[in-house]
Amino acid sequence: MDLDPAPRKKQKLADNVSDLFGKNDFYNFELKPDHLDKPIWVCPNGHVFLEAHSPIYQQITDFLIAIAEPVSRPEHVHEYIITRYSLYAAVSVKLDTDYIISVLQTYCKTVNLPSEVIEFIQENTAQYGKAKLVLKHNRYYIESVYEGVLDDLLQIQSVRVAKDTVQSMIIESGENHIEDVREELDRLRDAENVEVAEKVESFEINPDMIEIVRRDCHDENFPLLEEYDFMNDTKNIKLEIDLKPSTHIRSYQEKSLSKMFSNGRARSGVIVLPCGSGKTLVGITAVCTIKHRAIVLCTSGVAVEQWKRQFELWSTVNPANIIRFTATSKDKFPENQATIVISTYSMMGFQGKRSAESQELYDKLKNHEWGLLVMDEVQVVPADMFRKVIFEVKSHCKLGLTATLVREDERIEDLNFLIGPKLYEANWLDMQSLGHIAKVQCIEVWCPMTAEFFQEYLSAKPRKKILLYVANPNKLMTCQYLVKKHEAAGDKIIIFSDNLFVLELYSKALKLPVISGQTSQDERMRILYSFENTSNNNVILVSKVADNSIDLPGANVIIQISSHFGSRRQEAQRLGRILRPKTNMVQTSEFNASFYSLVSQDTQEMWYADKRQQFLIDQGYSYKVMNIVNEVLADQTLKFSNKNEQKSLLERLLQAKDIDDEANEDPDDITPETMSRKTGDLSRLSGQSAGYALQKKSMQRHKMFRMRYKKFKPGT
DNA sequence: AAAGCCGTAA
DNA sequence: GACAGTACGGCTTT
Repeated sequence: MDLDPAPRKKQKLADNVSDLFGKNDFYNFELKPDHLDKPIWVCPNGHVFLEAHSPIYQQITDFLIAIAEPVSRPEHVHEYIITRYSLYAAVSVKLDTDYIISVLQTYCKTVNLPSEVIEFIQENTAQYGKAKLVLKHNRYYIESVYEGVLDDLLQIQSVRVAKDTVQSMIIESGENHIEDVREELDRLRDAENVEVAEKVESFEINPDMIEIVRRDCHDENFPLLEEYDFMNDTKNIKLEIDLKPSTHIRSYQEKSLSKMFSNGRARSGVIVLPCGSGKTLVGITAVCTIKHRAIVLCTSGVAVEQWKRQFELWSTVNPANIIRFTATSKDKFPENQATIVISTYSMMGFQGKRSAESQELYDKLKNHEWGLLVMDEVQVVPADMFRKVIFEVKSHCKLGLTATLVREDERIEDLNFLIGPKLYEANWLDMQSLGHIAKVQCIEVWCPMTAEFFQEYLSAKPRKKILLYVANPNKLMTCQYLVKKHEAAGDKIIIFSDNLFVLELYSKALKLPVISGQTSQDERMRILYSFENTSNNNVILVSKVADNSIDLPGANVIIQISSHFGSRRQEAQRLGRILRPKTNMVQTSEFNASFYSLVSQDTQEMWYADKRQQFLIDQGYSYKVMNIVNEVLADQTLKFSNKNEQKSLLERLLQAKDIDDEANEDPDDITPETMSRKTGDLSRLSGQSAGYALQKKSMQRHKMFRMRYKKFKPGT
């Protein structure tokens, strides 16, 4: 079904509204006489600035969160932007066009709201909610009570195709015919019942095209509203579940859920809460509210176990009704009872041949109609394979949860039509001052390269450059210096290095336990236990395994040695490891946790560090640059302070370089022998001969070789 | 428990 | 500005 996607419409107002003195100079606005009491600025490009010290800060924040997206929220002035998506979200919580405009008008500093903004709001709130996407008897329908809306929608090519292909599907499938007829009668009766109140028109659409239909409707300014009238859903079996009386919901958790459940129905969307602030409980409360079958999707098996435990901890659900569905645990479905299924994105999106047991469970899941789909770490959903699963599972309502709603590609925006609008986003600094998360100071430590390393760095190939700035001896020494200082203060320290070579180097030099991908599960548990529970193990070295879902409540210091390029998500997630409120946390201005990033000065790492920090800066964090190079260099007791040690380290790195070059063979040298050495046993490739696979592999590499030829071809 | 394969991050 | 490249985890099979 290859359809040309409709040209994507602009999601935001143009930035070049004014050309005078740069595009963001709005000098010519007339201020209200009492503008000092008005907390917001509204700019023609849709950006809104809020003074955080205003007495009505809290109310205005609640309003802005509902109608706009936070761009950056440091201490004093918060920036928001009004987008089409944010306006859809606003209308879906029953804020109408006039109300939005009048609130902005009342609280802005200028006499008039920019006309561009007024028009933008009018244009993008007009059609919202006029068409709905509804799930009935495991089939999807588009319906509307407004005349002519369905005809307008059918102007969209993909909608037309989705409608036409579903009809032919019903005719073709001979099986379940009786079932079809019965359901069709049900459907007609339903439609009649509703028709008494309001005329509903609807048509069924091809379930395989939901994604593309939702996207195109969004882009054509007809976003499809998804609402679940869960209290009146009598067709689906109810789930016996409530929160335990002892379970306490925090105010921000309640607030985020109120966005999902206003007017007695559930709507799909995304809730953003910082690491360690109880996202799981928000998901569980949503399940307890809807009280119908639910699926929870996580990124790892460990997370699946955690969700199961949390359900047992906070809710009254019968543990037998919690079904884990992963490679290692496949629980049995109880007869005729609603269940909570907890699984992974990989399991649901798995393309290969499934084991018999897995296939059986999977088919069951696909045949059920689900009340709620909860997506943990929802920022992964736009990935090619993961996004498929959310429409393969038929659910009335979808809730995405995350702390870090960022990706380095453009696809985070897709969540708007894949799931729904962002319903709530907590402010990290507010949560910090309320004591819900620890108060962390972020520090960037600049480590100059040693002369010898810098010399090599300048002429090294890109890959080797990385190794050189990561293994910079001054960085090693700085790390030891900081460890020493914090260990003396009784702190618990996590050292992160993405680079395994350097991880090993530190581990050997400093005699520290290390957890990386290769570490067995037993060994991990042993190290983590001793870190958490004894005082003779206060420092651990970890690779990127510890970015997610390794729980270390005791840790309060992070030292980051190397990281994955400019990943903002990784930086935030690492900070999240020490965000859990400390037991001895006192309400003072003092920091109770520290996050150090060691950066080799004058290398590419400086640029990556800047990029990585952007997400946390937008949340209001500020990085201090710390210069301790003199103290570090003066300390002769540190490993690698001695020139000979540094020299032999450099030699080891350069040797590694030679090995790399050797492995980098010329294209002409590729023979079946060298290929199979690289790719392992090729005979296992299903349905393909080794010869074909070989050719494909070298074709994949072809582009690279061509570039090298170009580069070295003389005289052209 | 290890190996093979695949998908994800960016 | 895409790309290469490395690390990792999940699912299945042996």
